[in-house]
Amino acid sequence: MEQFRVGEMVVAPGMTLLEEGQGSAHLFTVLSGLGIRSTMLENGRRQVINFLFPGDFIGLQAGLAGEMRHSVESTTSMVLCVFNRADLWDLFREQPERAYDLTWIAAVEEHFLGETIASLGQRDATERLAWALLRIHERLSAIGLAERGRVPMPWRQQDLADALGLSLVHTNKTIRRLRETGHALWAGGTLSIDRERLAALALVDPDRPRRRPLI
Amino acid sequence: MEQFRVGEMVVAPGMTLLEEGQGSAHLFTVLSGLGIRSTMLENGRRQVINFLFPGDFIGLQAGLAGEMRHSVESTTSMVLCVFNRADLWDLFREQPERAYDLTWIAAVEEHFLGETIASLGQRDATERLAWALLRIHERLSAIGLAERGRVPMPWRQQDLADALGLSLVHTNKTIRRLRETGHALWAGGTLSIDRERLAALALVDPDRPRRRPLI
DNA sequence: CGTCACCTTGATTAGATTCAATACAAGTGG
DNA sequence: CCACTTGTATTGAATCTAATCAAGGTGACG
Repeated sequence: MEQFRVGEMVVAPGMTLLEEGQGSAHLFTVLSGLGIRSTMLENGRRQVINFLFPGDFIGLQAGLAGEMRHSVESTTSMVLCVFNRADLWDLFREQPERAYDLTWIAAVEEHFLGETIASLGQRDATERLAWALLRIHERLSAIGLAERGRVPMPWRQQDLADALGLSLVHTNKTIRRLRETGHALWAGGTLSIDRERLAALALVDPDRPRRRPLI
Repeated sequence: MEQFRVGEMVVAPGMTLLEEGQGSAHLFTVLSGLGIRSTMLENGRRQVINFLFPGDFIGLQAGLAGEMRHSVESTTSMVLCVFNRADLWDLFREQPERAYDLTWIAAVEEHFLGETIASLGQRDATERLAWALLRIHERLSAIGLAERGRVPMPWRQQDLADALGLSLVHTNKTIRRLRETGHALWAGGTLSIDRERLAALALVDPDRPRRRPLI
């Protein structure tokens, strides 16, 4: 992968890396830090499409040559590995294994978006929150960011609300209930969960691990 | 692509091509006909992830080697081109252009799922229906299935409802309103729309054409 | 002519939004 | 060092959208 790497990029929290509607000559992978990928509707409402974790690939969704249809912003400070979009074709010709991995990543991403669609379409507020917190916790645990069951949770309630299609107020009240019932404790930028019970609430099979490839 | 083609498959309407939870040794492209890709939640509710049109690629989302996490069924009779999943690696090694196209397709798919997420999260029932009907109409028009503005629309209201996260009843009432206001006429398996006004209702920019690649 | 699949419609209820305040902590400038 | 702004979290009350419940209606088909 080395020869396609343009460089490394360090960004401060709260920065916009990619702007909806802009073209971008670069692709990125997240080396560290957490972020958000989102779009705006014409009416100004924001939808968070997914949260970004170390290992995620950014920019492919624009179409392999196209213009961004979503924004990417950093939540914490992030370190990104930068690739040249124009070199992608060379990658496919010269390193089929890497190209294969890339496609794998896109396919897995697509699968996860499908799960998100199922959540937004079929789960109620409590189930959605349970599902999201579980998912985030598992993802962060998988990359080794858990300490005694507690993972960093730097996003705002508003971000969760925008990701799940709920209002901020309702999100807040639902989180409170999850806290009171001991399903999930999210405070001070940190999250810990009662995995079994949260999975039951979220209508998720807790035994099926969600593997993720790395590039 | 010829050398990777295993064969052609013709299926009757209403058949299940791929079952959630089953492994599949094959990948498909839709040559003709329309279908549905969906999942079930643990509580038995169905989510339609997307509708399938000629040109769509099926099976990549399972992960390049994995087990199906969704079902695929035919709505009309369909003709599919069948590929061997095991040959995929050869494709990447021997035909980088084709591999590139494949990745492109996955990326575009992913982009469209992102749009769906935005709809489920941020649009109300009327907007969602408008958006869905517009999208279906444009897609079918793009592949030349429109006749004097009318396209085939073989899905049931229940399918639309499951795709948009709405109840059948509410979907029905909303469609009626769209019909009464002249935004969209869907009857007898055929759909015609007032494109401009429907796009306005759907909060979509009507001038941005949605290109799709073909393999 | 009865059954089945799908569409349609009215009445009622529940879940989520919106509105409106309050609380609290971290900065910032005078 | 304190008043003041700013961003985020919290909570109660009022309202509304969409779900659920419960019947019909229609057309195809054996």
